[in-house]
Amino acid sequence: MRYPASHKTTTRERILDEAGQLAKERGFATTGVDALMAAAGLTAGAFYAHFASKSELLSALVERELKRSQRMFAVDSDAALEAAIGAYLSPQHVERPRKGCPLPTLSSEVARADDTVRSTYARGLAEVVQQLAQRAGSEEKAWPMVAQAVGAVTLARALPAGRARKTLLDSVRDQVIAALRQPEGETAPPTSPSRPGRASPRKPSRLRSHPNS
Amino acid sequence: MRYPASHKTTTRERILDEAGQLAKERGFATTGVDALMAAAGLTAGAFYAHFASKSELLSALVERELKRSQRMFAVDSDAALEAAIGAYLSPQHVERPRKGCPLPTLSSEVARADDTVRSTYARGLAEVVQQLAQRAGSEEKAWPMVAQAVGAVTLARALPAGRARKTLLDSVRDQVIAALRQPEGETAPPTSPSRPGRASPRKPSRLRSHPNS
DNA sequence: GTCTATAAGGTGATAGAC
DNA sequence: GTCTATCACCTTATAGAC
Repeated sequence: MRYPASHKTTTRERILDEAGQLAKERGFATTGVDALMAAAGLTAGAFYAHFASKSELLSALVERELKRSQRMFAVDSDAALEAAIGAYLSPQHVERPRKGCPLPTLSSEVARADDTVRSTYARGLAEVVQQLAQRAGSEEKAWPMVAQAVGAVTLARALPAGRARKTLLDSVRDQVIAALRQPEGETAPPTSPSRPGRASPRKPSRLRSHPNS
Repeated sequence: MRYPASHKTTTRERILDEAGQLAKERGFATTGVDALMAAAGLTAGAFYAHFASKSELLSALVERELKRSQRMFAVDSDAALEAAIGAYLSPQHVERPRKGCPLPTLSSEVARADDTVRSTYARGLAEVVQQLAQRAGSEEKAWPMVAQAVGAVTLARALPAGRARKTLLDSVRDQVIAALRQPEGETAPPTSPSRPGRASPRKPSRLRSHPNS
């Protein structure tokens, strides 16, 4: 699935990649077309050869970025899923919005965008949730996991780095992984004891940071 | 705790109230000082008699709004807390950001704001979480609830009104209330069966919409 | 396709009249 | 305290040269 090293991304792909990173870092609405294009090494005038409007860029961005996030959770074992969750709720992901999931950064922008953007978003998010539901057991178990992870990263980014942020990330990670381990129709486990540690030492896999660079 | 009907809010309070509603609806960074002041029936020039900068307004806004949200969860029974959670995760709250909690709307703005705003936010959020921890049992149980609720409203607002939005809100409500009912150090309950209904008929209290206006 | 230049309008912030 | 007028700058989008 990797491009050969010789592959040169087309201009449109390069714009989407660079503008996507900038939009996630600084906000889409607050970042001008000029800055978005400069990130791709181009000028504002060239923008409209690729997109009819700024809103159309947001739509393309949301689609592309959600596919990327979906790919990170397309795993074939529970252990791999737990590792992905750990990476999502890691300090690295919180500190590097550029390379991270679009949901914490762009959802509020999508909420104020036009219908085209919103349905692109709805389709992309539905695929993420349905894929997660395959491992979690049901959509009703998958939605709370997604909401929790997105909410945690959103809050953590607004908090200064420190103890509160760490407690937030750790307790949400424990809770999500515990919910995942629930055998189905049962109940969620140890939400109380877990100070500095992992969810439990049952799966001591390495945590990458969420982004794939 | 209600003001006497005769009470006229001071200008500053009126600005905070009206600007707060507008900022939550349209976004803080994307809404100009002019529009913020017009909402309070004033012009942009008068703004700087009340605040040294737009960023200082955001700080005051965050403080005031978080206190309001905290008050909504300052309840004296589990039933009342469950009702407040139901209101938070209601379609009404999703559809009326103006009157709603600042966390889903302003957190991403705070993440890009200066240190003053961020520590004001940190203090306000800490109080919300600690208050909730008194009923939930521990901070480690309270954080996931807050993250889940904030994430759910954030995602729901970006989704078009429809089935996915409803499934999201319903399953998150069930999950949060189930986690709350956990006797402590135990595990979370029925995440699976609950199609159209409430968390369970144990507490059939009326759901107000989140806002208190 | 990409550039520069330009359109019309919005931005945060300040000065001075009342 | 509030107004109007103004500052320099940034916004989305378009036109025309290359």
